Amino acid sequence: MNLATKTIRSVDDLKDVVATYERFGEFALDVETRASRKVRMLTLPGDIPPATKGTSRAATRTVVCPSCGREFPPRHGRKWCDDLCRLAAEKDKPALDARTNAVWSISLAGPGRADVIPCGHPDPRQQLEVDDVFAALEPLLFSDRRKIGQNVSFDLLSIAKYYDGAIPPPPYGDTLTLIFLLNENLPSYKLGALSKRYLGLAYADKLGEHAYTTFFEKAVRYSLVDAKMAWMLWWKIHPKLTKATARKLADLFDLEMQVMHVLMNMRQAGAFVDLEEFHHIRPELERQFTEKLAEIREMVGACKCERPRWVERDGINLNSTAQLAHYLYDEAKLRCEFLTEGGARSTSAQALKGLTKRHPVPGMVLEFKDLQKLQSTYISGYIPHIDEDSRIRASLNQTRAKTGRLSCSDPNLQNIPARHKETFEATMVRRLFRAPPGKKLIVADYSQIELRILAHQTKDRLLVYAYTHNLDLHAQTASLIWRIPQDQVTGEQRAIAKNSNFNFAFEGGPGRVEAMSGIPIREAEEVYSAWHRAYPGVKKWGKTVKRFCWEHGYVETLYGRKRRLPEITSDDWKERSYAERQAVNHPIQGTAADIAKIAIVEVHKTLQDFDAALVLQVHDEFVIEVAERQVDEVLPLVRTAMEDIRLGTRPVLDVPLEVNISVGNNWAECK
DNA sequence: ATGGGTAGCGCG
DNA sequence: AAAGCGCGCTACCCAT
Repeated sequence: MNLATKTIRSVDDLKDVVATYERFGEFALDVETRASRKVRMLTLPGDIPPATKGTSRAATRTVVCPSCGREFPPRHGRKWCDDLCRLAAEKDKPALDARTNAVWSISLAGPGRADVIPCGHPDPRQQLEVDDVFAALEPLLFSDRRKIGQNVSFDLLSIAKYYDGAIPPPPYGDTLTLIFLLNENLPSYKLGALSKRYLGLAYADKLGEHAYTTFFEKAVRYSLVDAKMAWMLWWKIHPKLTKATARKLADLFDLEMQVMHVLMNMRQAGAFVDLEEFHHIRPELERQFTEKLAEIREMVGACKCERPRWVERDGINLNSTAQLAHYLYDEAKLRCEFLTEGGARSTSAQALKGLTKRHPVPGMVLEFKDLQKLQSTYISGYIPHIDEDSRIRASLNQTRAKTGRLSCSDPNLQNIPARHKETFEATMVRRLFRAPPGKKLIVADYSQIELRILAHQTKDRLLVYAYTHNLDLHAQTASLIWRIPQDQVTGEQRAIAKNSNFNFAFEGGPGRVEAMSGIPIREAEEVYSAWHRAYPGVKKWGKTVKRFCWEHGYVETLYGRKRRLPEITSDDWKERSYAERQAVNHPIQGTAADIAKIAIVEVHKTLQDFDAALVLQVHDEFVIEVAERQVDEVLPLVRTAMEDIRLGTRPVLDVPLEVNISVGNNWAECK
């Protein structure tokens, strides 16, 4: 395919372009952007020390921190005034922040042509003004024409700034999501790799973020090529979905595009947090774990290890598995019970826990690690992501998890501590995710969705029975394992049964239940066989799924989302077994993901009539921000949106979906 | 200095 | 015989 290309430099040319593309039902687009701000301001409002501009002689002895703007005494080799500012500089990528970046070029591609509109490249030659360009493009972008692009949500969000935050409306055609749906195992989803694979066109996409600083002609060509490639990819690949055999995939793709729209809105809104508390907790935790560290170092003392590098100065580094293992197993002569995958002596929490009875240090190390983890990952790690309006705008990614789940990054808000720790309140971070003034948080989560899907998929009589009769499945399991009436089940038995349900359902073995419940392996083995006697449909279904995968090379969810597993036929036992467990897992986890995606679209639609917005998605859980006065009205609508999920015209599962909903002022409160 | 691999760990 | 899957992030460590 050879496309006529043009560089647009005048208002007349721009008018021509708009008139031309208005004749098309769909077009591809790509924007090039640059950073328009420095890294995020890290200090609290009102906490910013006045940057004394050379008024005192101190100015000659201080340097300005590039992150926060504060002056600080220069220390050898230090660019930033403290760790937080260093983190901010490392994490923050202003050019890729669609909310603040500046567009300096936009390119379009359609049937037989491609055009590029430079509008802010530093080259001195004639260019249009970016505001004029977007004013002219408005009828095109805000029409029902399909907007196509590679990772087009980034482009659309970058564009939205120029329309007061209004996102160009659907329909969308994201080539990244399209290709991921058709093949989730590619080594790279960059445009260069995809065009080589699907179009046989090799082109260098190494320019990346440097496009802005490179020569005009090259930069413009680069900008143009991306739109062109996206257009060609779309036309090469999308027709595959229109075949009658691809009906399910076509529906899934439509769903993904609707989800993309929701995610763009969520990203714009962000999650409100208590910035002041973040800054309050950080030094407090730091104090606690440095204290603990000093205590431990006191006891560990200097070590006669042959690597003096880490002994001489500060004593043992507890974050180093090598040093910790050396101390525990060589110096303190403790018996090593666990090995790592790589064969090294393990210093995992599990291993340390087993040593606490014999030695005081492992327990202290555990406490130290808990505090340090909380501080580094969830406090210091999050602060550089907080915007000036006290909101965190993480990325929710649609093309990472091969089962179809969403993933979350920069920062990951899907792994915030939720469970209690013995020594301290680990849910403190959740408490920092708050409802802004005048609003409440609603948390709605599916109850045991994966086990319900298991019941549906396996058709196991007693699993289905438990859910259709709204029984306590874990108690039922305990009653079946130990052959006792349900009202005689102890709390401990129920806990073991619960672990069994989650483990054995996905090809888990007795070893895991042994580890989690702390019961002897012999007992765990008995529980294992009793569980499978109680629910014979599970193993039977597992065998069927594995055979299907072996014959077809893939497995799929109820909605037809495929997972290709070529290793299923491997001769290597380890590889093959892994693939088999993945095969059994995918129809469960993947179907849950499909349901969650349908739900997120429905919930988002529902909230449009209210002063409410989705804030977070954690797989089977939605966090929603809603005006206080509307809470009572919204609650039942959210429940219906989530519970009434259909496949075609019928409810998706043979068993009901159940949703728990709670309301509160912060996330920790809702449970 | 920067990148990849490993260990470890948070969540569902 | 032995067996959970799916993510992302921090820190360390060694190589380039």
